[in-house]
Amino acid sequence: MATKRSQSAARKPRTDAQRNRERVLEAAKEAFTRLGANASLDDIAKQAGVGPGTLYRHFPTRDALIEAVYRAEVEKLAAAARDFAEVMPPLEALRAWMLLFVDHIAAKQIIAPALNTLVGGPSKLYEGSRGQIGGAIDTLVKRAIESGEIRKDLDPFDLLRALIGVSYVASSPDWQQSAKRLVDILITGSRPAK
Amino acid sequence: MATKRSQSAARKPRTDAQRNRERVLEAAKEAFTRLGANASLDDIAKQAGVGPGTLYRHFPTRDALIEAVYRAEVEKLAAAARDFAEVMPPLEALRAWMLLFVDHIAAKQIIAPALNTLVGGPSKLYEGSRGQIGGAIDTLVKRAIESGEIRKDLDPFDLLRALIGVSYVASSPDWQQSAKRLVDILITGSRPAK
DNA sequence: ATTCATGCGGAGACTATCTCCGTTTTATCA
DNA sequence: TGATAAAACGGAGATAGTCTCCGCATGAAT
Repeated sequence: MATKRSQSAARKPRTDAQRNRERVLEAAKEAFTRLGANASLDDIAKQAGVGPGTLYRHFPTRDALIEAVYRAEVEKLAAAARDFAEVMPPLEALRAWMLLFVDHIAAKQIIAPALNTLVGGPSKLYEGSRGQIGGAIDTLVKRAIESGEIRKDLDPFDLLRALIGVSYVASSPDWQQSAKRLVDILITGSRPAK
Repeated sequence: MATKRSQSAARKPRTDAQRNRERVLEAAKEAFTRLGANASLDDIAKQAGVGPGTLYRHFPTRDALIEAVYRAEVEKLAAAARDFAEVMPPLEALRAWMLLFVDHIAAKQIIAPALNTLVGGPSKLYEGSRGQIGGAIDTLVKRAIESGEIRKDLDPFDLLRALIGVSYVASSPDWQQSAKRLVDILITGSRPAK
């Protein structure tokens, strides 16, 4: 008896709760895509077919919801860095990754506040906890520094901050082309002095 | 009689209204500095010693208030560009101006949404109405292009967008140094290819 | 089938934005 | 100086969104 109780201490999550959580995430993704990061949370709950209390129970704050909605995209970007590092020369890997970042923002596959929650909050920056995206660019830049293609004193986080910054002004038809030109400027400006 | 009436068609603004408007602007500047761009407008009205209706009458939207509060700072930055252009070589003038921009943000003499209202809105970008700040960087970059110090294909607005972007992530103790390093990267990356 | 813990919905508390109307105040003129 | 008319006022309350909490419902485990 005692053995059985300790084995079943971790009770299986209820299937309705898991289903509701997924429905909220889907509704939120659609709402953020269409209306931006400030879409009404009550409206999202309605679209998901759940009550407001249910939404808040699963995601206590707007930031928590945003983070959850975009976690998969963040992981994709982080994984892409590893993939690029395996098949491309260091500088080209860094460039390709930064351009992929821009494409994700243009396609609204990720939005500025989702990046902010990962890297922009004062406590996170201050503590040096840089999350997966921070780790991704760190690795790519370090690799390019070692290959001699990027100046030794470049702080990868400076580049990341520039990228996240431009995601906040992603509000015009020509934004994507402008952001890609900026990636080129940043890469060129990060080369070693001759 | 008819002559006198046509001369007095434009009635002088009331002194109490002008005074109240100034009080709202002062209270708003202080609140935005202390609490950020989302400070409560009702609280700002209270601090100014006016009713909520009065605040909205003078400034119908939060953006309108922000624009009015920071108009003088925007004009200062625009004027600084002209001043720098008169006393410095083209590339150094551009660099100095971008660093001044960073200093203004660090000192909270201007805030991201104030810049957004001037240059970030889709209609404004789309229409090519670029405001005073846009004009300022336009002039500085064009001058540096003519002197051969900046690549001919650089769009000044790409640099401006990068600057405004980093103003959105101005939330950590080391932000200012990071932004200054970024200015260096942007300038270096904008040089002509050799 | 029963038990118990998890999870639910949504009314209503709370807060900020914003409107609007009766009242007050100021500029102008005679 | 007093009268007039327009400008400007204040703030109660309408509106909308965030968020809580409690009685009820549901699902996992036995």
